[in-house]
Amino acid sequence: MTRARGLKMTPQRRLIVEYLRGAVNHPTADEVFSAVNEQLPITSRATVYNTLNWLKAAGMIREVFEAGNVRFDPNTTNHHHFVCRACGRIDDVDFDSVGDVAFCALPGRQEIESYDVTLRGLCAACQPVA
Amino acid sequence: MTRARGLKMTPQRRLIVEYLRGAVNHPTADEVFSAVNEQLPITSRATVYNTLNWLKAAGMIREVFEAGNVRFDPNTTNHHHFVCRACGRIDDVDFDSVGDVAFCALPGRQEIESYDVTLRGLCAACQPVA
DNA sequence: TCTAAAATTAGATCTATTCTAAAAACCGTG
DNA sequence: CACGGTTTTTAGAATAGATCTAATTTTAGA
Repeated sequence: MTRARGLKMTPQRRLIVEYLRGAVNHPTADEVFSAVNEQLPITSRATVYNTLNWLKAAGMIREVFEAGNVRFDPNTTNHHHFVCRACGRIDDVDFDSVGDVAFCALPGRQEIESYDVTLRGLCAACQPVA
Repeated sequence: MTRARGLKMTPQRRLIVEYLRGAVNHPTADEVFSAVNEQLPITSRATVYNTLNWLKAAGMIREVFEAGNVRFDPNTTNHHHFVCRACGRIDDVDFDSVGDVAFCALPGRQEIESYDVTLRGLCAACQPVA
């Protein structure tokens, strides 16, 4: 989490970045806002959105969308996701848990730079009791 | 596109379904609204959203999110996506173009029902001229 | 044709996000 | 360590996307 050129470090940004580093789930913008405001009650939504967009543009967080909500993924390592069909929770799936994806040459789109896999199903908590 | 139990067929729904069947891209709700209104100027946004949600719940369309927009995917066959990093366009990628994804047993999440792969890079139109 | 149930409509409402302009903070430099 | 230009923050307004509401209209079966 280094300081980028021309950008200034502020307590607000520091708190947002620290919260994201510690987050194990995938928080929404509003969850980030609430968490940061507990420590620094001044922080406005605009600052949270600005910072999230800045981090996203810098590639330090990912934006994910599941169950109708935009969420942010602070895990910058290459990884995949598991989404529970019932409760909507999103778990990270280690990159190595999924074998390499082999894809044929796609006409006209030579430059495949990255990929990610979304696995869908029922999480442990949502398994039918049977 | 069969009629479901307890649901009535209307001109609005028919037009929306027909538009989606013919759509090669991944339209937003607003694009569906505009297209349908050209033919039936009465159609309200509420009807469009209702119908899209109904189709989504019935598994007849998929919801996708890329480049900050919620879009709908009328392709009900199992397939993947290619997203252009520069212009944001989303192309369907045939299921067979991507090899089977092998994943290890994921502790506590036995029920993996489906998966999809998102490939990212530059589309043909956005290739650097170099 | 009649009728109950369901759908449509316009507009209000709600939620998420961005914009704005003024005040405040950051930090390199003198 | 104060100065000053630039950047950031802030509160609230504005915008956009989606849902809700209550009244009217339509559907489809008898």
